[in-house]
Amino acid sequence: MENKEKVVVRFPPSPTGLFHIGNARTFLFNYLFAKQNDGQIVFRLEDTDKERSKKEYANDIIENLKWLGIEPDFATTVKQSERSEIYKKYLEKLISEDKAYLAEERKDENDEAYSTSSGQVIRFRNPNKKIVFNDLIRGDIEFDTTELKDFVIAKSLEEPVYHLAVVIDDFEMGVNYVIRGDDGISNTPRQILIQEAIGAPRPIYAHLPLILAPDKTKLSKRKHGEQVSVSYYREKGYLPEAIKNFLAMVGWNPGIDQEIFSMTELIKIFDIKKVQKKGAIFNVEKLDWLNREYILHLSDKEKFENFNSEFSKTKWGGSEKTKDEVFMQKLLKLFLDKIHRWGEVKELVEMGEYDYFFEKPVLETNKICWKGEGKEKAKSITEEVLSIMDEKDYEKIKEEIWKLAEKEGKGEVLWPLRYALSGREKSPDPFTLIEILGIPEVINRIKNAIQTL
RNA sequence: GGCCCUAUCGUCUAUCGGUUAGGACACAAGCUUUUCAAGCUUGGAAGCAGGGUUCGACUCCCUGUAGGGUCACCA
Repeated sequence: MENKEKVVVRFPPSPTGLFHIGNARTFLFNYLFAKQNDGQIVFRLEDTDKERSKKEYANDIIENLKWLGIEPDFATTVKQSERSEIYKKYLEKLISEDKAYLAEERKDENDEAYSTSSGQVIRFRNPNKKIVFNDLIRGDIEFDTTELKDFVIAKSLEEPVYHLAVVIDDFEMGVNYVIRGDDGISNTPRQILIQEAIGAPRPIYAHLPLILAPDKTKLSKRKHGEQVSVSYYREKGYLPEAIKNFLAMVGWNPGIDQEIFSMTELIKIFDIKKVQKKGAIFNVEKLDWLNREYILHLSDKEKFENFNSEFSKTKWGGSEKTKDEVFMQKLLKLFLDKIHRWGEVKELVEMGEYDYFFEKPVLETNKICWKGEGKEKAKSITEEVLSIMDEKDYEKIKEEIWKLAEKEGKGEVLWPLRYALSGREKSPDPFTLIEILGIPEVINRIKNAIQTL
């Protein structure tokens, strides 16, 4: 084989909003592609829009990139706002070669939106030709650039517009693979025109299908709210590994039945040519399922740490009982049966789902009875259950209660017991409750139920 | 509307001309120590339409239809 050129990809977010989940996927694909080719990933902040670019957004992007554990080569970080000298050089050259020219404002005077702008702009002298470029994912794409007219490439020598800056930067940074969202397809011909004008080689393009909302339109902050940003998923308690795994599988799949992949596996198996052509709907249910799988695969220590940190944020967070590690371990087990993401710990606790572990439940007489009736029966059975509690051994108690349940009917025994302990129509099973509450407290609560009856 | 892209279960997808069209999520039913959750088992669920090409099309071509993207002195 001839010596292959080193792969250089780029991640050029514009810091005009929180790190977008679709952007994260675009970057993930760039990352996988670069890693598997031992390439470089340059990072560039496209902040030429002074009005909308904010430092906090740049920080959000960088922070979440780190959180996700997929990082570009931050050492190469470039900010377009600091490169106006470079763009100016190109602009002057283009003008001197008559490939661009100064023009008076806007041509469509009737467009009021622009009537307030002042001064001159720099327009590109469009050679008006057909451009055909090859896309790794879609094959050849053809455009007639005539309709582009003499488009604006800069507001002034100091203020280049996106297309110009991108082409110059990609060229100067040696980018040879441009992997971006397919909303960039229609930008490609004008960028190619600029490349040709400044004598830059054409990179290889790959346009990724967009991630769509359930309404089948492009995920956007305006339309779909905060769930378009990475930080939202971070706050909801999703694991970065699960998010990456999920994102990798929307719009791409390796053609085998496996669903769960480590980053190492993904880097090995990812194939940009197998990327789907059509947009894919962001399927939160699948993300939830995947995230649960990842939570369950955490080590016991990690689970416990995560759980404790989540639980400390709840209303029972500071309470005395949370200092009891054995108790917390048991509680964790309960939550692990239920949750798909760590954020649910707080959500469930705040909804009062587990209040009965921290305070005595308030009982309603008729609810103690199985199917809501049979007070006398419920009372006698519950008294019998109470006597079983004299046994000191948990296993023995369980066995005896079960014997009673077989004799009297499961619902007749188990329901009142469970309700007496939790005061809820829905809760974990009574044996689990006994184990977590502890026998002395269980005796208290059963007595309380008998009194209520 | 112009230009561009796309089209297999509800969703993500496998199939690179010959398959009972496969898997996963979701859903439904049943089971498991009452309820909830989880788990297990089983099940329902798809080739946009019409023309070609071919012995044979989900697969290739054309047209239509539908959906999406893009049309800035924003990136």
